[in-house]
Amino acid sequence: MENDSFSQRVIQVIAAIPCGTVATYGDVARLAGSPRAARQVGGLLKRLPADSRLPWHRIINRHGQISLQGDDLLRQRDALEAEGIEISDEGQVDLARYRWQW
DNA sequence: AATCTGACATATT
DNA sequence: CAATATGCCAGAT
Repeated sequence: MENDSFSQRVIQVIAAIPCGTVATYGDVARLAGSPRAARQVGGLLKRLPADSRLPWHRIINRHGQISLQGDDLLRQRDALEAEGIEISDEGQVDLARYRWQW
């Protein structure tokens, strides 16, 4: 299935994102060793098992916005706010402030 | 093996 | 500043 090294690395990276911070798809892809595989990160998360216990909600796009829609969007937003991350009325996160630094 | 798809990013218009 | 086009790379069919 998706037991490839790429998938594993992406999972490791996401698992390492600290509570209260966020990272962009591009960040995760870069840290996973494939700087241009940002789309794959989303592709993986989408088909991730519901019980993976991965902080997938800390992954947003480079505009600081959640790329999901509908129900999932609301859930991710709530999860982020629950960690103390503020989101503007337009659904934007202040990346300069919450982006994971390493 | 070939083609299509997409929870993105960057450059260009 | 917003909209569009193109590149990207791993999965799915």
